[in-house]
Amino acid sequence: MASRHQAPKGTFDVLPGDEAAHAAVAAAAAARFAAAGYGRIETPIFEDTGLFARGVGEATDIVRKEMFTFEDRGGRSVTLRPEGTAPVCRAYVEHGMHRLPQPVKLSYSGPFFRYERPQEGRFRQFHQIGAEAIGSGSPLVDAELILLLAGTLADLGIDDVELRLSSLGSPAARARYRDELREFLRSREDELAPGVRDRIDANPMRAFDSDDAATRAVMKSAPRMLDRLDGEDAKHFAAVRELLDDAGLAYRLDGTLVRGLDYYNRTVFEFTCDRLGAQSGVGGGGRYDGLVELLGGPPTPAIGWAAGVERILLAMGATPEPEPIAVFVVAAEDRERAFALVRRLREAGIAADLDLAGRSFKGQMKQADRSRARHALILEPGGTAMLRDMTSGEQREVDPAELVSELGGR
RNA sequence: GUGGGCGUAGCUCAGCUGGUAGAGCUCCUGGUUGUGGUCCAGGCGGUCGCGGGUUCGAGUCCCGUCGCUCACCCCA
Repeated sequence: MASRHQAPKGTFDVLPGDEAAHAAVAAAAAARFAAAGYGRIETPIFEDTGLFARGVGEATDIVRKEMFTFEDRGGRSVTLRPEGTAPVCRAYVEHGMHRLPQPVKLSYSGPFFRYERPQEGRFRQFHQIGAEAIGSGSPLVDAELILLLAGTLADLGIDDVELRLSSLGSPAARARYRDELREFLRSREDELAPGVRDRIDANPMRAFDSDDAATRAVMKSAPRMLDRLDGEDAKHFAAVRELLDDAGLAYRLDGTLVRGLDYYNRTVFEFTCDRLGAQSGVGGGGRYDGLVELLGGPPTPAIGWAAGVERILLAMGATPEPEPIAVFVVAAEDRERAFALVRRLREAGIAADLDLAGRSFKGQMKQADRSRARHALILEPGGTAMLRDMTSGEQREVDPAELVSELGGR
């Protein structure tokens, strides 16, 4: 092995061949964000550790074991951001955005960090796109955001995702329900699979996902969150569903849907794709009406989602190729002339390239081919030039001085 | 954090019961004294992940370690 250094565990380089695909995801999302009035926000890559401990929830796996946390030289504890919602809400509060017309609609894309064992579709540094609408409790916003993510995935040609939809109700109703579920599980404890039994306290919702036959039988009669929604919560959820139905977006009601962060209430959703291996979640989110207040702002309803760029890429399968260049200039001897010509072409906005490695004439033609140039321009000793179409092989004499207009430059 | 699989050339891999490193692709050059994609030839390229052990001798066996990978947990 020649190189002694390699990218840190769970990280990766996005090489030029893959960059076009990454850019396509960002561009598709950006177009949807712009069309829906979501302004782009950039927050720091790292934040005060306390922001995540409080905003994401002390009890979550993210905070308990997945944060990249370190001390800076001033003795402050900082953490590489594991998710985007808490930082965006921090910014909302810090800049007094509650004084702006509500809701404030924000979008972002960039790297995030979680200290986990990597596997397919899961990394320590990964990329997310996301959107948050802060300051409105209307079900219209819930529907708008869900459709925003659905539309982005559709634009990227992903058609085999499933939308799972649920409501957690109010924090109080959710807590009541979890207690009820725990009680139910304990009453049937001896019928449950060991793994499920061990998690009655930590994660009772997980019991719904078990593939153990006896456990599944028990869960058939387990209480359902969706049956426990009280008046306003039920009304809100019904309104969201109606809006999605009206938009023609299919979804599966799934009262067992769990999201990993503490702050969710009411609407939660997730897009999954079962071709992705164990990490089937492409993106998801939900309402978090208490978070802004928790972070020191006024009581403010809000909702948002995030989607993993690497998982979207997995779901996309075929990925976009980089743009080809217009012309590759080939010259056996007069490299300065070729360089000057390429310089003029580039100034005119035409993508042009030339050999920079001292290749033979044949080698330059090979390079022209590999560079996926549409044309090769072959400079001849007498000052004349041949323009060769690299697909058809046809070529004709051209005046190098006329090349800019010949190739449609500005 | 737990468990399985795997680390040989830039890439994909071969290397039988241990006998001092191979192929294909890529790259460069030439055949074609100025015309790419096919073909042919030559060339460049390897501390066999790392460390230790067994052995006359280790890519091959043993131990450790690091890394990658898949799964669990959980999640984007």
